[in-house]
Amino acid sequence: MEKILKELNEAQKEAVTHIDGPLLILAGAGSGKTKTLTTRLAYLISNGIPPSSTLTLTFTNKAALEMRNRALSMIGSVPYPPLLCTFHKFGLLFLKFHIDKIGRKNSFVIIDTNDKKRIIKSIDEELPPSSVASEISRYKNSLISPQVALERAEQVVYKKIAQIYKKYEEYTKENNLVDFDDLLALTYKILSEHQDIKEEISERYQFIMVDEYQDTNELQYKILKLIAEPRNNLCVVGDDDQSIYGWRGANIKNILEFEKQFKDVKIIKLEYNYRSTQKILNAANNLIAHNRNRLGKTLKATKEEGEEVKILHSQNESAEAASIAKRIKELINKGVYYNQIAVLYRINALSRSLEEGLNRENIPYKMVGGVKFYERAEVKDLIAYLRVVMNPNDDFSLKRIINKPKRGVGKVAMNKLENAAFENKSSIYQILQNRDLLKKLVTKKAYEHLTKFSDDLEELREKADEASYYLLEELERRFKLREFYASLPEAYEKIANIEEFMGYYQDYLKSNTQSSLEDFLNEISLESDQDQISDDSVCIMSVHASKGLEFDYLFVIGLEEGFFPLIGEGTDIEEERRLGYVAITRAKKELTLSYVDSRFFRGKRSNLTKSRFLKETGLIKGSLNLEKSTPYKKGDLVKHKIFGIGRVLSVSKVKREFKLKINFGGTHRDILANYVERI
DNA sequence: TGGGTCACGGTTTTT
DNA sequence: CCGTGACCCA
Repeated sequence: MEKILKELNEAQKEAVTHIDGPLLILAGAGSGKTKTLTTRLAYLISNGIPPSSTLTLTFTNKAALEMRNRALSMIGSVPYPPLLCTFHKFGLLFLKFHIDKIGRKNSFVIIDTNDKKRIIKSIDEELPPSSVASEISRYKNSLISPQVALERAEQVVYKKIAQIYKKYEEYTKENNLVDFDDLLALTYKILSEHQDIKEEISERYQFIMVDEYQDTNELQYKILKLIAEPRNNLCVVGDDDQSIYGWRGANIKNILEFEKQFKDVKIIKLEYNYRSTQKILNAANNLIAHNRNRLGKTLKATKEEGEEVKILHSQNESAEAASIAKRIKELINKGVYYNQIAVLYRINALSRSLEEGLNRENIPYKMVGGVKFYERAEVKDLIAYLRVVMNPNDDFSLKRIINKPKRGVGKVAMNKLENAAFENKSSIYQILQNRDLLKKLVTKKAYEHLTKFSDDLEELREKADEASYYLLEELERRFKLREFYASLPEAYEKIANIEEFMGYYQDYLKSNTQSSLEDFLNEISLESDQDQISDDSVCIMSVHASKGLEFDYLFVIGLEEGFFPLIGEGTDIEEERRLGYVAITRAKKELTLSYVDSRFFRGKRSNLTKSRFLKETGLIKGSLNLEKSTPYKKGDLVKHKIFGIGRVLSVSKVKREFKLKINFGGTHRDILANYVERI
C-alpha cells in the first residue's frame, strides 16, 4: 500500500487516506479521478474495513468494470468482494430482495425506453410518446405519484399526461414490469417506508463512494442521503464543469451544494492534469471560466507546453471532412496509430459528411455510440422469445413476437386476443391454449399458425431447463427466425447480430454455470454496448459519448453558432460550454477545432458563423462578428442541383440571405446562396 | 393482413 | 435529406 500511495500527488493522497466523514473530491478532467477512487477503495480495505461493507456506485457498466478491475488488481482476490456497480444495478439487486414489501413479485421484467414508449403509445395515440415518457420519468424522479401529478396539472396537456402516467403505472404493475426509473424510485420508496430495511442497508454499506457525482439526479441523491446519513461516510467524486446531462435530469446542484447537504464535508480539489499539454489546458480553462455557475478550479498542466491549438476553417462540410482526412493521413504517415485519433461532434447528424470524407481516403473509422446492440430490433425479438419461454404469461413480450415471423396476426386479431385475455382475466398465452376460444377469435390460417406457435413454445419450455445451452438453437430451429430475418432488409447484418447474441448467451452460460435464464435476462437489460476502442480505427463520436475517454490527436468539428453551442428551445448555454470543455479536455497532444462557413443540414444549406466558444478559448482574438457572412465572392465556381455548374458574377444581400448572380454557361440567374454549393 | 406510398419531423444518452 | 409512421388499397 505504501508503494501505491507514493505514486499519488498530495491532494490525491489526502483524498485516498481520508476515511471517516463525507468527502467531496472535485476532480478536474484528466486529474487521475479513477485512480484516486480505486486507490481509496484499496486503502480502506487495507485498513481493515471489510470489502463487503463498501459500496461504490457508477453510472455506466463500463466505469464499473474498469474500477472493479483496477481495485481488484490492488487488493487481490477476497472472499467477499466489494460491491461495485451502477446505480441501477444496485436498485435491481435491492428490488430482487425487497420488492415484495410493496406487494410485487421478484420475477419482474425490466423494460427499456423503447418498451416504455410502446406501452405509452398503446395507452394514448395523440401525444408524442417520447415526450410523455420523459415527463413520466421526471415525475418518477421527483417522486410525484400519478394522483399528485393530476392534482397539480393546470393545463389540459398535463392533465392528460398525468392520466397516461396513471394507466402506465397500472399496466406495468399488472404485467410486473419495472422500468429504469422504477429501479431507483421503488428502491427509494421501500427504503423510506421501511425503517428496518434502511437500517440494514446503512449498516451493511458503511463506506459509500459515488463516481461522476455531477450526473446524479434528485432520486439518486435521496437514496444516498437515506443510506449514507447514519454513518456519514459518503465520498463523492465529480467535476461540476463536466456536468453535461442536465437535460436528462442530472441535477448539478447535488455537487454544488454537497457541502450544505451533509455534515462536516471535506473538499479536496484535484487540479493537476496528467493528460493534456499546457496549450490545450489553457484553451479549456479560458472557455470554462466564462461559466458563472461553478465551484471554480483551474487545471494545472504537468505536461509540456505543446503545440498551438489549431483552428481549421473550411468553406463547407465536405471541405472540412477532406481537410481532416488529409491531416489524419499525415499523422498516420508519421507513425501515429488510428486509435489515437478521434473526431468529435455536437450532434450525430454531422457524422455523415465526416464519414464520407474518411471513406474517400480509405481511413478506417469506428462510430462509437449509435444503436445499441441490445436495442436492435432482432436482438430484442430474441430476448422477447426467451422471456416468453421463461414466463409465457409475459403478455408484453408475447405481443412482440406473436407475429414474428408472420403468423397472420395483425391489428384486428391482436385486439381480439387482448380483449379475450382481458375478459377471461388471463394472459394472452392462456387464450392461445384455449383452442375452442382461439378458433372463434381468429382466421383459420392464423389459428393454424398460432396453435403451432403455442405448441412449440410449450415443448421448448419443457426442455428449457435441461438444455439451456441449446435453447437458442432450438428456438431458432423451431421458429425459423434466421429465415425470417433473411427476408428483411439488411438481412446480413441482422443475422450477424443474432449469431453474436447466440454466442454471447452461450459464453454467459459457460462462465456463469449457476445462473438461470432469468438472471441472464435481467443482466442484459441493464447492459449496453461495451465499446472497445482497441481495434485500429479512428473513433468518431458525439461529445457526450467521448466523456471519460482521451486521445492523442483530437478534432472537434462543427464549431459554429447554432451547432456548437447548439441553440434551440431551452438551450442551457453553460451546459453547452461544459460540453465544449469536455470536448477540449479529451485531447492529449494535439487539438484541432474546426468550423465551416456553410453546412448542409436537414435538407438545406445555411450560412454559419464561427462559434463564440472559439473566441472564449482565447484562440481567436477580437470581437466575434455574429452577422452572417457570405462564403462567396465574384469568380467562385458553384454548383446548382438543376442548373449545374456556374460562375458567380456578383453577390448581393436580400433580407438576411445572400443572393448570387450566377452565369450558368451563358445564362444569368439570380439564386440564393443556400441553393448552391461551392466546388 | 400486409405491402406500398406519402407526409412529417428531426439535440445530446445511460440505465 | 432520411427514417419512421400513418393510411390506403389489394
